[in-house]
Order: sequence, then structure tokens, then C-alpha cells
Amino acid sequence: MFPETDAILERLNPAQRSAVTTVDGPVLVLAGPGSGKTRVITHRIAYLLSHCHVPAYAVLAVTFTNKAAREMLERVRVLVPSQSSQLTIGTFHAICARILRRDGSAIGISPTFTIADEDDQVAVVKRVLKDLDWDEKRNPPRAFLSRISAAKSILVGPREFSASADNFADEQTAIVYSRYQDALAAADLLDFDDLLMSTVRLFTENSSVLQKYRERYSHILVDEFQDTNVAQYAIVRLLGTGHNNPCVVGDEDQSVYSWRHADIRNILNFERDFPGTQVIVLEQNYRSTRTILQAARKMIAPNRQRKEKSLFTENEVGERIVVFEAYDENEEASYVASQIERLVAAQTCRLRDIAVMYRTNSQSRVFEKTFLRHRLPHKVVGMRFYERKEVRDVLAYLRLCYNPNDVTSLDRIVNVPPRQIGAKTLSDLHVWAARLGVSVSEAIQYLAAERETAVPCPIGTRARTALTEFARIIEIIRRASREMVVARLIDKVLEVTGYGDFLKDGTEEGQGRWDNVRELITVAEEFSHYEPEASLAAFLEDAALAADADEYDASTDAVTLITLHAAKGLEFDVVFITGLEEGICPHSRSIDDERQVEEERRLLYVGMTRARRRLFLTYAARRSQFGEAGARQPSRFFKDLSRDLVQGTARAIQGHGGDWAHQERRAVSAAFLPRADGWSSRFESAVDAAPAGDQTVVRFKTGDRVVHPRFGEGTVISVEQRGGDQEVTVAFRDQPIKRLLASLANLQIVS
DNA sequence: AAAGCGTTTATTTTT
DNA sequence: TAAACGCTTT
Repeated sequence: MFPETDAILERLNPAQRSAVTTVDGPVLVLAGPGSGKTRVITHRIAYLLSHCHVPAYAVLAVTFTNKAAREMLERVRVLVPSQSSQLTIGTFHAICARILRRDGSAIGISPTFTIADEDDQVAVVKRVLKDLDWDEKRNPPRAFLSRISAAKSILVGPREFSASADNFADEQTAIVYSRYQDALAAADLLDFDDLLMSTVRLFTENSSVLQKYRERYSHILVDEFQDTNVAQYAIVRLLGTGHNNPCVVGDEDQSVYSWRHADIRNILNFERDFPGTQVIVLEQNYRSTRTILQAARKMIAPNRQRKEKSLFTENEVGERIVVFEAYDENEEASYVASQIERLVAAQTCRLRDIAVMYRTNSQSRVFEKTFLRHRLPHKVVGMRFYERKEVRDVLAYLRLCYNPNDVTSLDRIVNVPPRQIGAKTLSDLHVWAARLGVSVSEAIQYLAAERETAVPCPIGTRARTALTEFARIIEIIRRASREMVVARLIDKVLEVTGYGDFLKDGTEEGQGRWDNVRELITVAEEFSHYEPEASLAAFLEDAALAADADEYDASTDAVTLITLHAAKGLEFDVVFITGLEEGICPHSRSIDDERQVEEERRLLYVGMTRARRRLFLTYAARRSQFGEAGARQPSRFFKDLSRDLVQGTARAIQGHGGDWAHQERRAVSAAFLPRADGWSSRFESAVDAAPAGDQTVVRFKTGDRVVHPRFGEGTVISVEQRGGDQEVTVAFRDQPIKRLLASLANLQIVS
């Protein structure tokens, strides 16, 4: 039908080509690492536009990060220059935010809502707890938030949550959840999960809005489908059943976000929910050497939660994988630095082709320190720019200006820089506003205008003067926001609030903070082509939804320091995966749960498959954490590295039976036996693998059948040490799940 | 209200 | 380690 020279279809292998050209009916693409997945997606979009007469506005492409979205747009633009500007490409969160701004008013959402980040969420919960007079220490805000987030991700709202709460903890959460939601609504705030859940609600409660988007988007594409959660999948289903043309691309072996409630089952359900789905498997790897691919395949093979794939490559065999044991984290960093110097000196590669990867962000520090000493140019991805205090302060001014109801932002900056408004004043102000039934912003305005109110104002003269001055400043900024673009608005904020001078206190730290604010202005400049108000709105949205991986920039020649999570989707000639120790990878928080260990293994797999030519795996025998040094064992995952693919003298790849790895494996596998009773292994714990010499008496272990005088028979689903005692979580028949102390509960084990 | 001091506590991963 | 909290003093 099309000529052989067709630019969009040439140089695609048969599987890729069929993934590009199968445009009628649902498609599920299972794409191994380095199999040309991005290529397939961009070419598919180009193919739709140029060959199928699909208008660009009818294409909706969902990516995992905003950066991926920008790149995808750029690549499509190269293929189909004229039509790409109307495409909708973005993350679920960004797309949902856009939909809600446009149509959210149908379900009572203000078009100028602001997006609450984690700090805001904590602040809101803290206020809720204060109102309830609950002790923050006993009820950690983050614990509530994690339960609330889990509920939202599976589309359980406060009412349903409350209705199904059948234990004390859930009942408490239900109360907090409901109040938290009210507080967000009062402040015109949506948290990340709300963006998704509210979109689903909008679509299900308002069929004309759903119809509108269904008709518009005839072709939906979703990348990284293995990392979608239930709410995201619901959106795909709601929109996709319209034209019945969704195309999703994923790889369950690269699923590393279950902690963010991603659900691999979405891949399985897709075929069920979209009958007639055509499944296309991309198995040829174009990225890595044969050695690296082979090692990665062996590494992922032990996972039980996966479909067997036959990945292959026609690339050269390449060099062996290097395994290095360092004495401690400093030596590990020095080793990596010297290897990089060697590689660059030998002109094997440039700095920008090299990445150093680690499990946790805190591991980056020692690399930064060492690279600085070696004068090795480097760039840390994920420095959490938008989480820095000074950046958030400036953003809070802008947010308050855009959304006067955003009380979280108001609380944040009402006294920054210090202007004589303390905790007491603020608290009185909240109470007064609530009594009057107005927002805190409005209450301040009443006060500044000396307006008569039904409830007398409890605030003293001094604080009153301070608040009036604050109101005046905000008003100046708000006026300015109608006249100048956001970058100039930030200048204005720094000037009228005195925040600029407040930061420049002469210290080195102050200088660093000031530099960050300047950097923020540089970012804001990108929004200068908008009209003033639109410029502010667009900048705030971008700032709220920006991801760490978004800042990754290959243009400067520097080594990339990056977490394994953030490295997903990237590739480098040379990859160092560091800190491969028990407790780090797999992480100590994952170690006693089989499923979580599988995810840690996938994380390592993702890291290994980022490498094109050379792969280094390192660990330290000793490592300091919290300033305390301690001995470390090499990661259990070294057991699954084929000896013939590696080189090095590290202990982890030497010796046989009786070494550390075997002991580790024996101890751990006892806790990992498959369960016959159907209880999710996710709740299993490896307490029975605790080191000997520990004085605790192990009485119960996961999986024990037990009987209780009142609750009857049950199964132990997890065990936690509590000093010399155990806290046992038991699922009883016909009872909600109970947590019991072994010494008090009179539990008997039944054989 | 703010600043200064000592104690504590946590670090998984992020849209 | 270093941020964050809580207590005391100014």
C-alpha cells in the first residue's frame, strides 16, 4: 500500500512495524528494554497523522514524565512537521489537570484550583488533627496520607471508605480523610490523587463531558502502562471504549512503582476489558551488548510474577560486567571516579554517556563530594529543586496570588520573612475566619478594611497592624500579576516582601538559596510569551507537576548521578550501579516481603538494561548511615549473576557454599515459601530469619494457624518485634484483621 | 514573637 | 548527618 521508501515505516522490524500500523482496534504492546518502544510510539503517532487522516487533535498520548512528553512531541515533529501542534501529549496528572480546569466546574471544582504537593498535604492533615485535638505523635500525618492515597488510587472516596471501615485504624482514617477532603475543597486545592479521581468522577457523573472527550480522542496511546494505577486505568477505559482504539505499551519486568499503587494487573485486565486486543511483543534489543542483556535476563528470571520473554540482540558480545567490592562508601566513590577518568582518558566515551546509579537519593552525597575533589563534572538528577524551602516560599506567594483560598500557601508565607505574625495570631485568625464562615484571606481583608463583623475579632492591635501590612503586600502582588509575566512577578515579590534581602544574609548558605531563587526566575522566563495571567497559571501548573527525571539534560558534558527509579527510560554507554548491598538493594524496607523483593530485582534489572556498552556493579563492605558506620553484606542479587559474564575479584562473585550469600538465601527462603491459604504474600514477614544471638523469643511467624479464645481460628499475616514481645497481625475467620501483642493475647498455635 | 539551644529522629523509590 | 522539633530565654 505504501512505498518501501516510506520514511515513517522504513527501518522498523516486523514487530515494530505491526505495532505502528495496527491502528484499528485495541493494541497491547509488550516491549522489552531497548526494543525501540519510544520509536514505535512516535512512529505510530506520525503514521496516524500522515497515513490514516487522523487529525492531530484526536490523538491523546500519555507519558510517564513531562520530559518524556516533550521529547515525544519533538520526535513526532521531526517526522510530521506540519501537524504536531494540536497533539495532546502529557502525563496523566497534567492531562487531568487540564481537563479539570476546563470542565471541572461541572462537579464543583474551581477553574483556578491549585495543586497540593506533599508538604501541603501534610500541612492540611496537621491542621485537621489539630481541629480534632488528636496527638500528632500518636497519629503521624503521613500514615494517614498514605492510606488516603491508597484509597484514592483505587477510586474509594471518603464516604465509601467510611462505610467499609471495620477496624479502629480505618475508622480513624475515615474521619481524617473526610475532613482532609473538606479542607482541600475549601482551599480550592487538589492533591495528585484528586487529579485522577476527580477526572474519573467528572466522566462518570457527567456523560456529556465524557462524550465530548470520547469523541475528540479517537486514538489513545499510553506509555509505561505497567506503572498505571486503577484510577489511571479507569480513565483509559472510559475514554478508550469510545472509538475502541487504545494502544498501550508496557513491560511488567520494568514495573517499579507498586508503592505508588501501580497495578500490573492492568496489563492482564486490558485484554479482558478490550475484547479483540491484538498483542504485539517487541523482543529484539538494540541497546545493549549481548553480555549485558544476557546478565539482565538471568537477573530477572527468578521473578515469579512475570511472563517469560525471549529477548535477544544482534549486537556484539562486548566486555564483561565488572563487579567491585569497596571497603566503604568513600572508596566506592573513588573507584567510580577513577574508572570514569580512565574511560574518558582512553576516549572510550564522553562524560555525558556515563551514569552513576543508586537506590536512594542520600547515596548521591558521597559521589558529589568525591567527584568535586576529582574535578569531575557531574549533574545530580532529582535534587528536588521544587522542594527547597526558598523555592517553595516564592511559589507560595505566587499561588496565593493566583488562588486566594489557598490557605496552605498563606500559612506558609504569612510570616516569611518574619513580620511579627506568630503561631498564636495565626491560630486565632483561623478560628475567627471559621466562625465568620469565610476564608482566612477574606478574614485578613476584613481586618485590614476595619470592617464590622458579626463575631468580634480576637486579634490584638500589634498583630492587626502586621496583618494589615501583609494584606497590602499581597494586594500589590495581585495587581502586578495582571500586568507582568511570571518572571517579572517573581522580581516584584522579592522586592515588595523583602524576601530577597531576607535570603541574602551574607552567609554562604544564603547565597546558595538566593541562587536557587534566581534559577527559579530562569525557569519562569520560559513562560514569558504568555499573557501575564496565563503565564502565572502555566508556570504554577508546570512547577506542581514537574518530575525529577524532567531535569535530566544530556546537552552538557557531565556524568549523570541518578536514582534507579529516575533512570527508567534513559540509556547510557556506561552505567555504574552502586551500593548493591543487603538493606540498600534490596532495601531494608522491602526485605521481608517477597513481592517487594521482586520489585527491587526489577529495579536492578531496569538499571542494568540502561547500559549500552559497559556495566559496573559495586558495593561496599562497610557503610555509614546516619553518621554511624556498619558492616554490609553484598546484595543477594549477585547470586544470580552468571560467573562467565563477570570479571573482578569481589567477594560477591567468588567462592561456593557456606559463604555469605548461601546463608542469606537459606534464611530468607524460609519466609518465602508459597502460601496455600491464598493470603497475599505481600503481608509476609521474614522475622523468622532474624539473626541468631538476638535475645527475642520467636513464638509466632507468618503463616501460623492460631486460635484465640474470643476470636476463634485465624492465620498470622505478619509479625513485628516489639522489644522482647511480638506484635502479631492475625486474620481471623469472620473477624476484621486484628493486631495483638503475643504476651497478652493468649494465642495458641494449632498444627 | 523570635532566636537560641539541646534532643530526637529519620532516609526508599515520586506524579 | 542534618533537618526538625520542643523547650527556654530574651
